Amino acid sequence: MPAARYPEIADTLREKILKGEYRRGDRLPSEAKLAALLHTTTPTLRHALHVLQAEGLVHKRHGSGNYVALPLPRIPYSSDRRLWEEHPASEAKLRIVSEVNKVEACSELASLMNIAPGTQLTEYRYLSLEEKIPYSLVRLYVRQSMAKTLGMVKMPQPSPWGDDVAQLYAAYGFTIASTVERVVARPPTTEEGKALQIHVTLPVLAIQRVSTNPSGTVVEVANLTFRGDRGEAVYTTRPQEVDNAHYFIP
Amino acid sequence: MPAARYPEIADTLREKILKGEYRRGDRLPSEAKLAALLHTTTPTLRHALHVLQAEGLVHKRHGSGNYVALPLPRIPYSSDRRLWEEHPASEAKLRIVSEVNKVEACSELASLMNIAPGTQLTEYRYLSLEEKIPYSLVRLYVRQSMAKTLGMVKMPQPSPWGDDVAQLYAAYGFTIASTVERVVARPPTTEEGKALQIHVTLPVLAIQRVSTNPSGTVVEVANLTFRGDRGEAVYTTRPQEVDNAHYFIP
DNA sequence: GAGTGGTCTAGACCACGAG
DNA sequence: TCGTGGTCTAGACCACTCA
Repeated sequence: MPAARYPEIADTLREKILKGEYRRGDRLPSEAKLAALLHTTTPTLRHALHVLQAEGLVHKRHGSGNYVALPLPRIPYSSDRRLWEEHPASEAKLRIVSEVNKVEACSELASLMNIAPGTQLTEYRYLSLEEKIPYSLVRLYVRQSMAKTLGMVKMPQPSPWGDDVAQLYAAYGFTIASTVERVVARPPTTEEGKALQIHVTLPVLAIQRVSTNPSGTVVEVANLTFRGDRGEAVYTTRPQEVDNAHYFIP
Repeated sequence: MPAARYPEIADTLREKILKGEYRRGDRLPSEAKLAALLHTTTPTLRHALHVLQAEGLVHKRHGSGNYVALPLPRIPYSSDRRLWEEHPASEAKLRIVSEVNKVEACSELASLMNIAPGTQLTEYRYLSLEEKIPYSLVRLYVRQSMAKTLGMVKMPQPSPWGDDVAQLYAAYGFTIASTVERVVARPPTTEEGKALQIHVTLPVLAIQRVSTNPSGTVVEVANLTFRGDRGEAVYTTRPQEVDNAHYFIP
């Protein structure tokens, strides 16, 4: 095959950006001009731009241009609320668009919550943006009975991760015994891609959070989706949970 | 622009695979033939195949063909060893290739471990494969003094995640006070791409695990990298860590 | 309406895998 | 040695953005 040129083209552009030749917020030359400049054609150049986009160095705007977006710091997510509060600065810039819907449980949700498919659920939906660039899409599902108890409350300080709702549980006497989070890296669904403004080939960090009450009933399922270039999940583990007893010591 | 055809082409192929028209392990027709069959051209067909690859439905082998690889179950990673042991079946199939090297600390490692860049470290490297398909690449770094104490021990039951080494610490009296894990979704580096046999545009789940002893010294840094279609990280959180006291209750 | 990015077609050449 | 996938060039058309 022809030697792959897009990596070196990506390297060239990356260097120019990091050197400051193109600066944060600048619009890059059009793809046609850049391609001519670097002695290649648009598909190849686009391949290189794609790599830089995944790194968070380039932000594409259809019809407008490609912009330098020096890698913004990742905004950490943590289910440990105290950790989150150590980063108020990053949170302050986030604009949150929220929405409440009634939806029918899909088969996956139904099996997780141990209910019949099609059962009506209340969906809380949060889209967080930083300076017009989407950061996360959060969808949170609870039983309608619980949603009615909670009411459709406007939170004084909505969280980009929907844990304002989770915190309400305790206040209303719904205690949560355990929370299990499954974290994967995958391409976005069509819906997620549109909301987060990313292409199918860019990764998202997806967390499925399942909260259970002391009697073993699932009270909440949350799907948290982060743009791969902006999101990060942080977990701290306690050493006393580790069991070494049965290890072979040579 | 021309209406995007690759999504529907991907849908068509996905349906055929899930219906069983192409079965697990089967080789798909060559890209040229498939393109003709679906009335498109190779670049477009390849775009569709790429989507299916990210979903774990297709496994590409350069020079050989595209193979149906019905989505294998994700193998969960957890820093909680007990959780890991509940999935011995998935672990049993894994073949682990390990390696021990001496390396110089890069600037990132140096700042994490609070040592001078270039300091010699011992690198434990693990590549896990399931039936020739790579699953994870783990690189684990400890100070040489510690490595000498531990010795270059062949573990009776090596873990695909390098925590066999971590467990040795306790046995030798190195206690670990806390472990912080940062999880991101990103494209692979060139090195990771080769080891995991994936293209730059496919996502990996990357975990950086930093373990600290009671006096605050970082004793281990581990980089865990999973193929996006195979890896999964699971965390369970304890409710008592959550602090609700200062919440506003409307 | 002019310019920009997103996608598609068509054809070529080369690297890898398997017999 | 042959078939396969991986990459590149060249040119076209359409959708989006913004003045």
